[in-house]
Amino acid sequence: MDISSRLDELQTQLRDRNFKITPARKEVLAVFLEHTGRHLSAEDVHDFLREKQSNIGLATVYRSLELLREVGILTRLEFGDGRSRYELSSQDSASHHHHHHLVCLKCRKVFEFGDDLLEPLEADIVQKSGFKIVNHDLKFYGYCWECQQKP
Amino acid sequence: MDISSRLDELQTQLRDRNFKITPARKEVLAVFLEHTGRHLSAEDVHDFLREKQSNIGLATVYRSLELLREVGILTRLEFGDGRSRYELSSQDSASHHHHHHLVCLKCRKVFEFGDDLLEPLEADIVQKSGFKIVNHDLKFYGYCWECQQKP
DNA sequence: CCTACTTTGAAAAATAATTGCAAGAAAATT
DNA sequence: AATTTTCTTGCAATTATTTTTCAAAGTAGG
Repeated sequence: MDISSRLDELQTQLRDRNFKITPARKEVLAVFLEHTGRHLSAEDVHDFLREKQSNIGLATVYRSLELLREVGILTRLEFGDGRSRYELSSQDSASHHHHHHLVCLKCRKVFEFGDDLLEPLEADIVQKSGFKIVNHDLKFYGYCWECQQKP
Repeated sequence: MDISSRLDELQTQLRDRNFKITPARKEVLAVFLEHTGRHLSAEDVHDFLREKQSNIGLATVYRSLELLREVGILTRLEFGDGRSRYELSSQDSASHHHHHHLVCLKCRKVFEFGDDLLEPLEADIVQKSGFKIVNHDLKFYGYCWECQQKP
């Protein structure tokens, strides 16, 4: 998906909710579009912005990230390293094509893998518990190939 | 599983790793045994200890929790509410009988459900990526039955 | 352009977790 | 049993992350 259509999406989503479209919000989103596939913390985003001479404050980055998450453009991730990270939400939420994460306990790198196998499980849960599921989060912890080579 | 056998387990696990068995560590574990099924933060544990007149410092609680996690007695959980929580590890790690969590986005309560359906997925990942999996973490987010009744 | 409302930056505050260090306790050694 | 060594604890201070406050600036609709 290209940048301008994502910006259109942003525009629509924000207007629908009576939020303003501001340079800061656009620039934060742009950082993710320029680094697809990465899991960025607020600090990471702030650093990228400074590289681009954008003088956006860290507090605003935090606020923008939460807002972009609320409207569904970003997804928040917690890998247990003490800081929240964000990534672009999977574009095709309709098709339920999620991906999950493999977190290396040694080097803390995060790998991804696609998967559709959770749907039957969800159906089972709804039926048994009446819990209405809107999202899920699956992480595997272990050791990546590289770290397995070293002692 | 009863308390004394859990304490025995603690004793064994700690001694095997050259850690000392101390009152503080026993008491922290006891809190979990007295509140099975709950997901306690360091602060929660500290509060329970104070209720019991145990004068154990918060720093020690943090260190004990991490230690109990390292030896496998506790499991650390992250529900995205900003603080780490702990629970007793599922007793039968040999049988791979894990349970997962349903997090209500409205009342923030956490429900559990048992499951064995992730093993085939893990095997698949190992084969495809060479990633060595030692643990996983599956959470479903949504709305519990109670919160669905209210508007 | 004006007005009403929202957003921003900068600093301060809040929250969670970690660390340094002296004092205390446990196990190992005499 | 006393001594030595090593580990553990409590307290306070520190770090790290996120949130809040508030005056100033910006946004969108008339």
